[in-house]
Amino acid sequence: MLKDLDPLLLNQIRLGVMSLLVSLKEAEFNYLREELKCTAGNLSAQLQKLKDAGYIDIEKTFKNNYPLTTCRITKKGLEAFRRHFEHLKSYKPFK
Amino acid sequence: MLKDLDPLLLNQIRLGVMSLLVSLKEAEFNYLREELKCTAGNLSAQLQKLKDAGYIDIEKTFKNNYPLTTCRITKKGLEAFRRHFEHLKSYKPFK
DNA sequence: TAAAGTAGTTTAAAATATAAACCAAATTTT
DNA sequence: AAAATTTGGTTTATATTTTAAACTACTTTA
Repeated sequence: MLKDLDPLLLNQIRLGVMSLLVSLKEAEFNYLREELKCTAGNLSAQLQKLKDAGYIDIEKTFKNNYPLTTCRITKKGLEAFRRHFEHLKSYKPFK
Repeated sequence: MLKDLDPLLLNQIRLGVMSLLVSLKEAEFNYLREELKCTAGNLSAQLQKLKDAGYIDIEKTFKNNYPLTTCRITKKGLEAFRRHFEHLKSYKPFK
């Protein structure tokens, strides 16, 4: 029960990224950075972890000559996110 | 919004302790340890953090000659827990 | 009374998170 | 057209957190 929570989703920034990507399907690096009010370095590190876990895809392109990093949630990531919340829902205050 | 999540409740063991104490109002150390399937050392450390934050009270007595540690949630802890979940609920999958 | 068990705490190492320093290229200022 | 500044990130070094293992203190059993 309690140990079924996804360790990757017990971090504020990673949880925030996943949450936003669930609704948005796609988000740019600086949008996430601003929305989550975190440093670029921290965001960069956490995105890498989500990518390593196969929870998100990261696409690197250019926009107006500047590098642009775009993130999307994967099927695996979506499932992990839903599972995580199913477990959270089993807590008393939700019943 | 996202940054309103309580850092203390983003740890699995602390979240588990709080969750159990919300329903039980009182729990012994070894009950928590077994329920949460964690080592005693880890539990001891996390309980201390919850106590330092004023989220739980820890009472130390003796039972059958052995030390007995009993935990209860505080008003402050209950409020923090509820607040944390209110914020979680605002995530899309809950809507 | 020696060995094993109970109930935890302390510690030290491993994992994680974070800010600060850095990089490459683009743009703006002087 | 240099020099300085900005953009969009990544890398790294430090600080924090987590965790298992070692330890304390006492009790029970053999």
